[in-house]
Amino acid sequence: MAENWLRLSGAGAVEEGGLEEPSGLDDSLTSLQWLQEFSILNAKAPSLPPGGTDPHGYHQVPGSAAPGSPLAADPACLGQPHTPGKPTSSCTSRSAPAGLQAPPPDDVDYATNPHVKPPYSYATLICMAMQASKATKITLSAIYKWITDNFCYFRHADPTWQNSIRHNLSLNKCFIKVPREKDEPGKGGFWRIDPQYAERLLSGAFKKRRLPPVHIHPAFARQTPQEPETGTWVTPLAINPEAQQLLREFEEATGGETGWGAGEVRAGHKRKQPLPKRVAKAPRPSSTTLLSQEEQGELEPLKGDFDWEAIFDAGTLGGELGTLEALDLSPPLSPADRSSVDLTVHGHHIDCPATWGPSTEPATDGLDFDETFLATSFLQHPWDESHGSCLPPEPLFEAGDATLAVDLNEWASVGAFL
DNA sequence: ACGTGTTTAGATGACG
DNA sequence: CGTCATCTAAACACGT
Repeated sequence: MAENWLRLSGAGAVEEGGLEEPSGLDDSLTSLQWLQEFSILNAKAPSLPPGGTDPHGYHQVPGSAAPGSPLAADPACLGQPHTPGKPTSSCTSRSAPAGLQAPPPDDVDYATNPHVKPPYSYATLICMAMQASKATKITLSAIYKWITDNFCYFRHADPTWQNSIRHNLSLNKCFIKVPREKDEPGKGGFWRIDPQYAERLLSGAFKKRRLPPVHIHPAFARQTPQEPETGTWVTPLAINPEAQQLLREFEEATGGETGWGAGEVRAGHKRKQPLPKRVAKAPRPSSTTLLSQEEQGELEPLKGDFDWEAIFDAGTLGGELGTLEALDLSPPLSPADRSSVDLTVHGHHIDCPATWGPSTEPATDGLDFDETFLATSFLQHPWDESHGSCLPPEPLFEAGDATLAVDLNEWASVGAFL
């Protein structure tokens, strides 16, 4: 099985990586494809067509027009508007009785399918973006970028989701704002994950989150998620149960806006006296041009560098936050330092992001990294194909750089929480 | 003006 | 049914 995943996750992202990813692992580690293909609720029998992935691990529809032609399969791209994030969409995600929800598509390619709302909470998405970021901290715009790049749904969605992202960042204790240096130009600060909460997660302090429903956009619901015969977008999905389980666990661990602690704060403070609904404002156009060079860099492919495990080091797992705390309190490492922080997990070399702290131990104990790694594998840059599909607003990365792949390690570690 | 960040509030669904 | 988790909406302050 594991092999499957590995294979599944494929070599993707890493290819150009140049990073130190170890061969075997890297390949398997960065496949967002995995994510894309991941169908939470129903994983049919694993049927990832062998041809499903290109040699690089990217989604590739076998013999088809490229994953890049998702337009064909993307009504949104065809002019069929859809406003995810709007009440309607929200209905799709929450209002629809579970039992009535359209069955989750077997093969949903979130990177190219604009109709299916990713089954991840915003907090999770943020985490993903953070992990995907090569840097240890990430800007809001980079988060937006990553999300839109990796989830077609949000590219077409009403920009209000960005408000939700901000809301999550502010409210969710697990996200820490890192002020921008004085000499650092740009708006806003940076965000990172608070290891403290990670630690709590590790200790199981938080409740598990309910299983995320698969959100299907109404428009899409009417149509079948199945890809057109043209086979334009990919398919396959079907990830084996274990993989799903891992992803699910990750979700649980990452929880949602309150999941990581905010809940403690918010509990009971809601529903006060009703206020007159404010007049709805016309949503502002989202700024998709959000990234500055600096930010783009942040989102650099995750290729193998970040490892939560490292962050939440073994010791942390035990409840000690040693390194984490240090991390939290200490200034970010210089790039140089950063580069010097390396980890090796299961024989695979991993870079440890600076701000995450210099964990030096291969935190493997207690966790099944192989699995977790695999679990994270789905975070691969969707876009390869993206360029065709729902297509990203604009290429922020160069072709070679386009891989917004998330390092499996990152995800792995996330999954490891649980 | 716009992006960012914070905060408040309401709604909905799942769970115990 | 109460609580919790999550999402959505919006007001507002502040910085660029």
